Amino acid sequence: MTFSHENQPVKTRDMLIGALLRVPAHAIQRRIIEELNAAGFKGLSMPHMAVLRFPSPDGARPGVLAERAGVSKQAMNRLLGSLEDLGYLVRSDAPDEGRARVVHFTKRGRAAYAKALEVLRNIEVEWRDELGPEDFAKLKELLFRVWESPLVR
Amino acid sequence: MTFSHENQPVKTRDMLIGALLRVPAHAIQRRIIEELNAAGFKGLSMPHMAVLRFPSPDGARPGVLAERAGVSKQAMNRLLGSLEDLGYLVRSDAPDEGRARVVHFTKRGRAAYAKALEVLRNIEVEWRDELGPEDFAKLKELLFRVWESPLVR
DNA sequence: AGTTAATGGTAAACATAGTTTACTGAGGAC
DNA sequence: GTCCTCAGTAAACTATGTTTACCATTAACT
Repeated sequence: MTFSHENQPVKTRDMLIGALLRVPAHAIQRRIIEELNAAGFKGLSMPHMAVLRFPSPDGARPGVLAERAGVSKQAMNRLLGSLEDLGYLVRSDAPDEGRARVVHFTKRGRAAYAKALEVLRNIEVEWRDELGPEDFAKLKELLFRVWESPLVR
Repeated sequence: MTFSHENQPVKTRDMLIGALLRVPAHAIQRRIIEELNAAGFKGLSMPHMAVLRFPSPDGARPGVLAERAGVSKQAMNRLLGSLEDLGYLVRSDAPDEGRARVVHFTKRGRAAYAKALEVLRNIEVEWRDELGPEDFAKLKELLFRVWESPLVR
């Protein structure tokens, strides 16, 4: 099977795993943002997705979120400040440790996160329709095995 | 099969396709940058990957690269300027059309791109070893079917 | 030809995002 | 107590990206 890209026929063997993962991953991100904005969750943009993603940031420490996202604590803090200004979350002092802070969703933030999950589930339905149930399940299983492995650490 | 994430056991069914694609895609990007820098291709960072990726930018117009990457022509032009300063490519006037420009790799740029492909192929070998040849081929085939489909357009 | 409109690329102003460096305050080791 | 580490923050700086505006070339139309 081939498809045409700028007049160069491209076959499966030419595609490397990098592009095969990157393109759909980005498409999904963009679509989530789009649909969130369309659903009235204004102000959310790509960088915010470093917070609003799996696993839920609710109850987490800023530093942990920074590490997960692969950015500095300062950068994450500004992102959190932006999301706080937009009304999606609040940072409060951790109950157990005086120097620590904890992130919690506001009602609006929880609703936005739920909407993002809903969009993702819709995307999964579309993929299942396209690939067929068995192949879609197989795809997720294979990706999960990669996730579990030391490959992505 | 489960794994532990911040003391919460997580099963396959909990993982949505967004995270399953995003995490390895990012890991691959970061590793390519790391290994390029380690191999002496200094100055390359994440944003540059919007140019140094499949398909090769060699011979392409700046505007086309901008559209591929999903950024404005101006943003792409600055990225290209940065890569030109670093010695990886040159922009010259298109031979056929006076207003147009064309991007071409320098020798160093071509070497960097080749190195990136080499890293990707090494990653594929690792994944093949982890999943087994059949399952790895199956994974690529499924991702390619997604790529071909209207899902990611 | 001459005028107008569309296109590829560029420049400048502005806003956002990220890193590095440096600081504050709490916790723990001794 | 003192020393050291750790979580978070702040400020300066860099870069990245968008919007707005412009130039030059090409195409379209009369």
